[in-house]
Amino acid sequence: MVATTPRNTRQRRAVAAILDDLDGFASAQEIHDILRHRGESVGLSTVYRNLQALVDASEIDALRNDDGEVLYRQCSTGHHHHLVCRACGRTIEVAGPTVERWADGVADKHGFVDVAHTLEIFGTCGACAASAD
Amino acid sequence: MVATTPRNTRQRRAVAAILDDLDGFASAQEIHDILRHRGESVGLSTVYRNLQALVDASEIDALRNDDGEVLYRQCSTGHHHHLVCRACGRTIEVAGPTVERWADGVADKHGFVDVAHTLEIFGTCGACAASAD
DNA sequence: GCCCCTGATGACAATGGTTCCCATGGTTGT
DNA sequence: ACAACCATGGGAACCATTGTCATCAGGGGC
Ligand SMILES: [Zn+2]
Ligand SMILES: [Zn+2]
Ligand SMILES: [Zn+2]
Ligand SMILES: [Zn+2]
Repeated sequence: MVATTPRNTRQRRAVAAILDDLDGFASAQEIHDILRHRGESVGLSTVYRNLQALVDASEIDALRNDDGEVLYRQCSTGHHHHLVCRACGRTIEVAGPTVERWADGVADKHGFVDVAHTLEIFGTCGACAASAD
Repeated sequence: MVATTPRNTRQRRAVAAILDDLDGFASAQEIHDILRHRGESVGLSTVYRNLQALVDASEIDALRNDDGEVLYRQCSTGHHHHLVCRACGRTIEVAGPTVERWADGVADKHGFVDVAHTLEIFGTCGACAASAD
């Protein structure tokens, strides 16, 4: 169970570069398309693998939209939640210390262990709302 | 745009009965299996359709687990969230007025409109934790 | 109760995101 | 440069969910 260092491949660098450039959340397929259009084509399987590896290493965040697609984003470190635009993916990280304590307290009160929570706020950002008139 | 009353079919009654009996969240496929074992077999498509109709009518709640499956449950009315056991589905409804205000405030402050939020707490209930020793 | 219209059903196909498989290629330590 | 051996990618497989459409049955009108 020794932690193996992942290899520094062109594909791994390309995926990381996209995540670095992108501002908001994006799906694996969107990232795959962006790579294709940049001429740095990477196999879809490889995109998925590298994204999963980054999630496992806690280097990026993942969440599911209403359609069940998984979206990825390079976030700041530490526990936080997101305010996400459904149209363009623009994201604002939010911290809610009160919510954290409340969630843990609720679970504890009812004898639940190994507790985690999901909390995301979805909406339409000002720019997308303006362009939708 | 007149609201049409759904027909009172055996299948619709059977699905509703299961939801009435079940305590926690369950997937469409689980409900389909339960119906089969009860001898009240209902087509899988029909299970999905009726569940979707009940969700649209706000008569049941739906949420996604970590695996991306949609789970359904007959809940009390009004806006609330859930503390759900990952192993057995046992569910406790929780209300967090503070969280509601906080989420709306965050979205408003950043100019987001058409806002909704998801908040679920997942864990292992006492019973399941005890039987896993 | 009987008919008829129309919505509901169900077996199967199709969809779509994601994962699996495995032969090939590229990376890294020596 | 060499030789492991991990990573890649193209396609198949997976699996929850949705679509299709011929057939069925609820229930309003009689
Ligand atoms: Zn936007
Ligand atoms: Zn949190
Ligand atoms: Zn449990
Ligand atoms: Zn809420």
